[in-house]
Amino acid sequence: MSDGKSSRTTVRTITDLARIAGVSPGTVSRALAGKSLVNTKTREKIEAIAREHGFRPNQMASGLRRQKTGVIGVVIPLGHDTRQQISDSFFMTLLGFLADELTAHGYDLMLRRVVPDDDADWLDRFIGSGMIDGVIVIGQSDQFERIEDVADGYNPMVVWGNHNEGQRHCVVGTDNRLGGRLAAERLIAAGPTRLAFLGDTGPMEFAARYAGAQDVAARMGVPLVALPTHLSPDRAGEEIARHLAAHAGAIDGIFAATDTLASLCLTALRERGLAVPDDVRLVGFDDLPIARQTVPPLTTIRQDIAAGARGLVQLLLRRLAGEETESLILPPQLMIRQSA
Amino acid sequence: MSDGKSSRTTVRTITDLARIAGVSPGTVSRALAGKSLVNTKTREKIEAIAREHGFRPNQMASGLRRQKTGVIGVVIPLGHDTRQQISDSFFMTLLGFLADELTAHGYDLMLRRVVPDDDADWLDRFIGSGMIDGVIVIGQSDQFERIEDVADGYNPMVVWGNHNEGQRHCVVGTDNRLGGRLAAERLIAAGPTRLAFLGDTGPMEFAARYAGAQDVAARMGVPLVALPTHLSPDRAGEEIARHLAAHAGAIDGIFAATDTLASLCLTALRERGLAVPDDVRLVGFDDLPIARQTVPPLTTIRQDIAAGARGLVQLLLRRLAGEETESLILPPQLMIRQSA
DNA sequence: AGGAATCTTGCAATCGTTTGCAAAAAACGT
DNA sequence: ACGTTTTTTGCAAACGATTGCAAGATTCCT
Repeated sequence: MSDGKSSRTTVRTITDLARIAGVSPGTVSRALAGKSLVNTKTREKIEAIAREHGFRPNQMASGLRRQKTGVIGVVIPLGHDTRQQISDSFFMTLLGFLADELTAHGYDLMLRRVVPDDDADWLDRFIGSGMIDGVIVIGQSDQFERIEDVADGYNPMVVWGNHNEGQRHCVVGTDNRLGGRLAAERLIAAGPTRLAFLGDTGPMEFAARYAGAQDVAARMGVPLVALPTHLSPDRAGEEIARHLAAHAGAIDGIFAATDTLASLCLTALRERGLAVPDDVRLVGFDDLPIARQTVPPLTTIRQDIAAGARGLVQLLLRRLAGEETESLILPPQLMIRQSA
Repeated sequence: MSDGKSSRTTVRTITDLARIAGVSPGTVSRALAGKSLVNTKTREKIEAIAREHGFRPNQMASGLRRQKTGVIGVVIPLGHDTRQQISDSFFMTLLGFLADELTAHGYDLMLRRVVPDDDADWLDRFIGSGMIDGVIVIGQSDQFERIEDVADGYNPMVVWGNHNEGQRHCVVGTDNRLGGRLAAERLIAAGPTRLAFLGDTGPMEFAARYAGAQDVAARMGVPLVALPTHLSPDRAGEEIARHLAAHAGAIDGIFAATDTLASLCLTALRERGLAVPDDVRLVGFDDLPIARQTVPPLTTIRQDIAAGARGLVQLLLRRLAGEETESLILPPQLMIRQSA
């Protein structure tokens, strides 16, 4: 019969198809939408023609009319360290899971990376574009307030990040403070008496991890210094080396804000001739695949990224349905390997 | 004056705005589009009102009318190893660069992950949706033919992958065969006399890498065996261990299809008590960030991912402008570190 | 001052689907 | 065979922006 390419008459619109089938456009629309209001026989005929000509209804037109697009926006604000984050292993992994999860629910994913400093209303712009039904913000970065503002007037938004007392936007994220506590406890239990936190304490997730570690350090009477670094591997590498040089011998336990930093730190320690875990103990955060492959393998605080993605999508769907939702705080988990 | 929130009258449409400004919708449209046809004074007034009410024209409606969406589709076909690729470090890094590059040119990015086995016309569906102006396919996977078919009738498409003699679709990618040669040459020059290729030889990129290595091995009279593995770290780890056990002592040079595999291989070698590079030499492929952090750091074949992303976008833009374009083959580069 | 040339604007059709409403057709009951 | 229900269909008005065309305002020139 049809070889799938016999489109002698190009059929681009529902109207073209209607003409061929000898019915009205309305009927075609209903048939293709699978609504029950159309006679089975007619529907089959229409479907056959559609298949033969490889016709698909225009999503733009449909979206315009129905006032919904079937697209979820995913936006990554690059506040602190402009360049780094988009290729950051953690965000990318989360993005992968999000893509899967959204697809599974019939949504498309529109990805946007923005630099809030250059573009103050990055979020309103995305939302107001009319292209997306809802938005997932990956990382609060330094945009907490802006997100809060938007949340007041726009419901279908869920944010990956840290939960703060009394905040108004719906967030999904790991309990970073608890994670920080677990890390510090693990370190201290193993002996170290002079701790350091490695990483930027600006972004709230990291600040919370640091605060968690401080909770424990203070309780146990162990000093904890913060060693600020950028997050991008290129710059962080030497920053870490410099920190290590500056505190030579004065630190025997390090809690790195991410596994990426931990891995760099491992390299830097090796270069200084310090053995892990014997001379210095090290705990990471995230439990990225890389954590299992370092030498020695990293003891780290695991974030369940897949669960996070599922949570984000599920909450967003419920919000799209008009529901109000609570935030979702995921428990971190201490993964004991060999670095601490 | 306006605090940016005083939207007493909600202005969602260009018509609302027109009413407030006391002009016709057409004029508003022209003013906002920055067309020269509107009086400066009127334009400024309109812009002011728009700003005050945070108005943005609906992209769907605009897209429908103008027959272009400002969105580029990026699709990742998961042919071989369904689960793995979306979170694969290489693809994700490429995706990050693509997002940057597209944004820089004013386009949005719509991401779709598809499983061709479940959905034969994944590509036509995406293209036919009317949501995207053009498409970038990341990886040919096992869909070479389907892509060729589509390329005949659809111009604004560029593919990341391997270039095959006489193919009809426009592709951007590294010269994998040359990369394979470089790897094998490096290995052989250092002494090894019994080589292995580690990785799946099914996907064409990998097949080409293997073929390149074979070119050299054959020329030099050195044996080269293929050790097939899956690409996902979870499965590959033990597969590699098994291969190593099976060929104990019979291999002294390994060319891994990707850095990820190389890194796993490093771990497996260590577990068997084999020293790199003394007992076994190892070369990877990609030059992912991880390559610099393994112990020892990986000698590898570098793909310039940023240049790839730039190339993909540039070619696509030219195709969108109606031009026909040639494929772009990027040169791989041998990065000498310590594993070989 | 009168007419030509140039700017600005409004009108209304259009992009391709969806959907409320009402007409037409079919099925049913007595 | 005729009046009622119930199914199927077509009509036409949206959705919100863009744009060719022509009319209305200005400006400019002699």
